[in-house]
Formats: sequence, structure tokens, C-alpha cells
Amino acid sequence: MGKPVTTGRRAGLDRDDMVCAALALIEHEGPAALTMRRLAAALDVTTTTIYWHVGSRDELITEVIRHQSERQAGRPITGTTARERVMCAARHVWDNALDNRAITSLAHQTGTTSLLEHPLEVALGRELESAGLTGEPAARALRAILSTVGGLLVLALRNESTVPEEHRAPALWAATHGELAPATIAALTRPGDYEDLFTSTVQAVIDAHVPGPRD
Amino acid sequence: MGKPVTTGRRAGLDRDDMVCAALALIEHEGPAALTMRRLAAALDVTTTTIYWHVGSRDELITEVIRHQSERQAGRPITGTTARERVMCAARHVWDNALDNRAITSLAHQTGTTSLLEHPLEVALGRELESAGLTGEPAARALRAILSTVGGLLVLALRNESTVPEEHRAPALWAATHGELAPATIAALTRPGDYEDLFTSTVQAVIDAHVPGPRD
DNA sequence: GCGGGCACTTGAACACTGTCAAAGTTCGCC
DNA sequence: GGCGAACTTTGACAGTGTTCAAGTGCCCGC
Repeated sequence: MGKPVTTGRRAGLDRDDMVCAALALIEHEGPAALTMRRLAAALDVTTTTIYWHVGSRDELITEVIRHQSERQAGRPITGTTARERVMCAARHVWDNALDNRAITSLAHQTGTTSLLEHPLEVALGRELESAGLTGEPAARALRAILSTVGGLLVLALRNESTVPEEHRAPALWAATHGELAPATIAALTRPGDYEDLFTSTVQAVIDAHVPGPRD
Repeated sequence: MGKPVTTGRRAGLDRDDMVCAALALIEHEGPAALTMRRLAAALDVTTTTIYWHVGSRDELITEVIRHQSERQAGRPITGTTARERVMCAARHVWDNALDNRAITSLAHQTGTTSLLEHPLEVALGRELESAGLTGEPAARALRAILSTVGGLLVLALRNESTVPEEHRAPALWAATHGELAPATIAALTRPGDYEDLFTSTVQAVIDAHVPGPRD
């Protein structure tokens, strides 16, 4: 009947639909694509409608992060020794971040990483307690491990394509003559293996906090 | 004489003035204050003039970072053992970042951290070579130490005031009942001491890569 | 049946961002 | 004196988050 595209109760969308659409948008087109107008277009709605449901962009992002946070709980912890199980919990944080790069980046740049990873952090905390740590030592170990993983994630999730090639690490090292041995420069010019770096570095931090089976 | 505020060669500013003014603006009012219009106002000039001199905002930022990079070189390395000297070089990265939070944050969010810290990274590399590491092992040690420091900096430089109190880590831990021991929760609710965390965590990573005096 | 009020939606704006084309002015040099 | 290069400005464009006033549809009580 050629309904005039009018206003009023037609969309039938609620807050959850907004959050899910935002999540999909981020996953498919990256964090920068999360624009109120783009999200509105994806939902076939006006930006004002989104504001009515979610309040603001920050609230929307927080909700997206919280939603994702619930989805990434519950991977099983394996391993027999305490160190192995702690390592496994740490690797869950790492793996989940790499499996959901876009949302993790978004959480990182909005300062809501704690919110996103909290369930995984709790799991890590449990393993630390099983290993015999409580109170302050457990908190210190937890923070040390999480910040180490976080630092590695900054490297692994960095979107190289946004920064010109001549300012990226390999090019900088290639331009560094005379200060370091050629073999070292060569090694630094090659791209690093983040997986190896993760394993050895996190293991070192864990070993410094969690007593081994013979202690 | 009521000179008409005309156009033409009047400002007498060059590219370097733009960069310095941008640096000052960032240091005094934070990275978010670096806006082309604000910078133009600070220089008593139009945005187009800035574009004529520096090309684009990204180029301006790159130049600011490079400029700052040169300023933060040259702190002396102290210590007698190899591990002490490596630790000192790592601490230089840490201290410089904390002393220049605004610029470091900016570099971090534009992916130019490598550019900013490259001189300090070279110094760290030198100490690693003095400790007997070369080639791939040196590169691995360097990357491990830098990513660890980077992860700690993410924590230490995070601007807490931008994210609502109930989504910050202490509040999240305070809301976590039943999963962890009360003493652990209490320790996690208290704000952490980043200085301690830096020392112990970085030391652990260094010890894993750099042989001690008795080896 | 119908009218009031709530729930939702829209259109149009505001202030802000980076960026650019065109036009203007001033300067050094021939 | 005039020409061309080196700047500088005006004024716009497209995009961002956000809000206000005005709609429209629907349910509920009368």
C-alpha cells in the first residue's frame, strides 16, 4: 500500500539488538567502523533511536565489551603442575584476545580491558590460589602475569598498516648502524614470533611467582 | 595604524615552530588537546598554514615524537653486573615514559612507540650485547624486556578518570565474591604499586635471558 | 469507541574534527 | 618595476558524537 515511511513504533528493536549489531559491526569491519551513523544504517534506523536505547557511544561500547566478556568465559584449564595450570589460564587470555582482535583492540583503547577479561582473570586467580598463593602475593602474581600478557598483546594486535613502513620497528633497526653487532641488527629486522615470545616471557614471570613442584 | 589583518608572509613560523608548539600543547593539556584548530590558535595562525608546513596531522605527530625521541636519549647506564646494567637501561625506558606521560600516551595510541623509544632501545641492546648476547638471543631478550615494560606502562599510564569508577579493576574485584579467598580479593581491591611491580617483573624477565655473574 | 499518555522514532540541527581548493598577500630577485 | 615563489587566509566539505522538538504508533482506562 506504499506505506509512508513514517516515524513511530516500527523498528521493534531493543537495547540488546543495538549491542549485538555493534558487536557484529566491530568484528566484521574493525573498531573504527563503530560509528553511530553506520550502526544506525545497519539497523535501518536513525542515530537518535540508538541514543534512546543506549544513552551514549561510551555506554554502547561498555555494553559490547560486557557482552563479549560473557562469551569468552569457560575454557577448561588443563595441566598437572601448578605452573602448568597457571600458564594455561594465562594462555586463555592470550588466545581469546587473538581470536577476537577487533573487540580486544577496542577494549584496549577505551581502557576497559579489565572489564573484558575479568572472567579469565578470575580463572587465573583461582589457579594461583590452588598453587598456594593468597592475599598480596596472589595479587602481585596476578598483576605481573596480566601486565606481561597485555604488553605482548600490544605488539601482537598492533595494526601495522596504519603507520608508514619507515617508522615501523624493522625499518628503524635496519637504519641503526654501528651501535649493535650486524647479527643482532639482522635478527631485529626480521619479524618476531609472538607465540614463542609469549611462551618464554610469561613462563619466566610465572616461575618467579609460583613455586615449582620441587620447592 | 589599524593594519587590516591581511594575509601574506607575516607569521614567520617554520615547521619546527609548529612541532614545538604541538609538543607544548600536548604536554600542558594532554594528547586530546592536539587539535589542528587549537594548535593554530596557539600559534595565532590558521589551520591551513599548519598544513602548508607539516602536511597532515599524522606527519605532525610523527615529527613531535621524533623530536621528543631525541630529547630523551643519553641517560647514563649504571651498575656493575650485566644484569644490573640491563635493568638500568630498562628502567630508563620506564622513567622516561613516566616523566613524559602525555607524549608517551600519544605515541602509544598512534603506534609510534618504537619511534619514540628507539634510542633507549638501542642503549638496552648495547647492554645486552655487553652481557654476551648477540643475534637472535639478543633480539629475543630485547623484545621480551620491551614488551614487559610496555605492558606495565599500559597500566601505569592509563587515564583512570575517563572510565566510570564501577568498571575499573578495583570495583570489579570488589564485586567478585565466592570465587577467590577474601584476602586475595582485598589485595586486588587495593591499588597496586607499579614501581614494585616493575622491578620484580622486569627483573624476572631479565634473569631469564641474561646469564648471572656465576654462570 | 475513544482519548490520554507512554514508548519509541524521526528530522534537523549544533559543535566539533581533519582536510583542501582557490584566492589573496608579501617577499626576494632580475 | 614586475615576476614568480613563498607563504597565509577564507570558506568550504565530509565526517564525528550528541541533543531538541516534534512527530507517530500503541496500550490502557473510561
